[in-house]
Amino acid sequence: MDLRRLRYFVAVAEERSVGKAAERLRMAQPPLSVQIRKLEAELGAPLFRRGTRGMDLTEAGLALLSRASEALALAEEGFEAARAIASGQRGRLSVGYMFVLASAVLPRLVPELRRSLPGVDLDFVELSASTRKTLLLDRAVGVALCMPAIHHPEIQVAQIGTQPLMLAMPARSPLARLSAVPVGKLQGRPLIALPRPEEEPTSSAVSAMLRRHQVVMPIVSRVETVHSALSLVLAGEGFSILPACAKLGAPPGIAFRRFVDIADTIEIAACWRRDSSSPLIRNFLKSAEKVVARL
Amino acid sequence: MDLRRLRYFVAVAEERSVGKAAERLRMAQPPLSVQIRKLEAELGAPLFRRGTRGMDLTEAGLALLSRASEALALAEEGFEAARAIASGQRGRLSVGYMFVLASAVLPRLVPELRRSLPGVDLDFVELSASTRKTLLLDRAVGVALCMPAIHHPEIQVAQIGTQPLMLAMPARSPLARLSAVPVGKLQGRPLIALPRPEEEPTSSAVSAMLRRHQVVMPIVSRVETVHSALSLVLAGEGFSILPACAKLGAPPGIAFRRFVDIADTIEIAACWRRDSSSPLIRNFLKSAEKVVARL
DNA sequence: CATAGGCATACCGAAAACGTATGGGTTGGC
DNA sequence: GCCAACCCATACGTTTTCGGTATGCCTATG
Repeated sequence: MDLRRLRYFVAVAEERSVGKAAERLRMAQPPLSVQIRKLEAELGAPLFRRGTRGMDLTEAGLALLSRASEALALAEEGFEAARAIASGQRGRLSVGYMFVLASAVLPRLVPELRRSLPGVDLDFVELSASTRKTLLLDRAVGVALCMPAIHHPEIQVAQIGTQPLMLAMPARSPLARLSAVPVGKLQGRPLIALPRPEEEPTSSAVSAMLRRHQVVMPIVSRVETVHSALSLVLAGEGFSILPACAKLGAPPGIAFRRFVDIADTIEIAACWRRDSSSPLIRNFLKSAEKVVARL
Repeated sequence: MDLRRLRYFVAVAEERSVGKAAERLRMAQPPLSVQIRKLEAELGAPLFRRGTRGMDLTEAGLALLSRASEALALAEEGFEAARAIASGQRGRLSVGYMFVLASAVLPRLVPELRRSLPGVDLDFVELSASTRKTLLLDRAVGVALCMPAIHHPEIQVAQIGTQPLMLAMPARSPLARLSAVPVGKLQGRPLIALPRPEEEPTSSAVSAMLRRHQVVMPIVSRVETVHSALSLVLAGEGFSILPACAKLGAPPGIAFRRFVDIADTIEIAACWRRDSSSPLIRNFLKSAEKVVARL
């Protein structure tokens, strides 16, 4: 009842000769002969007719051969599948991403993932500020691209890139004539902000930066998505402070400018459940880092 | 790459516990634990997550499990098939029979074979005097029921019964009033004979018997089959000397009588190629003997 | 009759597997 | 908070099995 015996049997049956099969199996002829006879003894059935010129399958041998080769192929397939899954070349992965990153990252990330992980069944889901943590903890998504990271004891974080903060304003605004804006110039100007820090930590980096420079900007609107913020900016409602990558999804008529002497960045992070850490996620990280590095 | 390892793996996966699986496999727990780890090492893939309350399959393990259980089932099926074929419980057998035996033997033999060899794919072919030897040698039939045996160096014969010779005549014939007919009474009467001895040895037993009793019967017809012979007898063309079993297929109006003081019999034999002797044929013989004994 | 080719048998050394004894980590109850 | 129970992992000695070498037997061939 040994997989090796079956392999030997199939070899002998295919070569119709113990000697030839032994050569193919890189072993000596006598032990192979012994194994075949042991198999026959275990089964209580002669599998070969020994002729003077090699071996010939009996009916019983023929019946065994078809099943045995199928079984061997199936076992081999199982081994391969397990190896592929264990090395993260195969499986299923649901990738969550936050809206800010959609325009900048997805168009490059999706083809890159499909290329480097062809055996993986990928799907992509947009995360909202209110559900992202839940979806991750409930395993509805396997890994989430966030900006910045989610903090939670069961969630593991890997930073895969950073983005400088930039000022978004209407192109016709006088400040847009500067190539870099001094932070002080923002004093008192209306700010279109993203959700409160508790739910959407992106804006906490912004308020920290403003606080550090002792600049106060009255918040005229709080919106859920970058897209809404940009629309309000375009409408002349105020200014917004966003990661540089938001520029890629911005409509024409919006100007993005960096700040003078300010190196504040916000991190792009991959987050996943600590207990569902897997080689597949490791492979995902490699691809994501590669894509984000070229932003 | 051992079938045993796969069996162990499936047991552990199903029991979700090394200890339980070891119990099921009638072995100690530590060696089983070792085998599982060896399998994982060979694959380079962790198959289980070790929790504090037993083992839990990983994705890779799940992928292997489905294939492994299929492969095991297939291998087991192959073993069973080989065993069944080797013990003659399974296979294909073409049974040839001579026309004389059709009415008497087939109605009992066919159900008996289907009952005792349910796994065997049987078919039945009628043999003619001219083709029976060829069909057997060409393996078109695996075994042939003949009366009497075929003689040929490559053909093996087993006698499975005997039949007394009987006189067939119209029921209105004066001889039919006797319960047993003295051979001498046949002197000079017309005989309806079966084919010449070279091709149809049945009639050689008849002529030998007549010769031995110095009785001469002019042959008025030579016909191919018992059925034709009986039709001519019914038509009043003459007498025929046939094995007792022919009575079972005879139309009404024909009387069969035994002979006085004559124990001449003709053998019913099974014939098959010496080199295709198999347990299946051995099983066939058992059934055939059983049926013929009750004629 | 001698030789060659192919499978089977015998024996020995090496490797693998099994069992017993034991360790370590976690859970659950007193 | 400690101790017992449970379960898997490790260590080691014994036994089984496997593979290699040497050799025998049979048959076909020249």
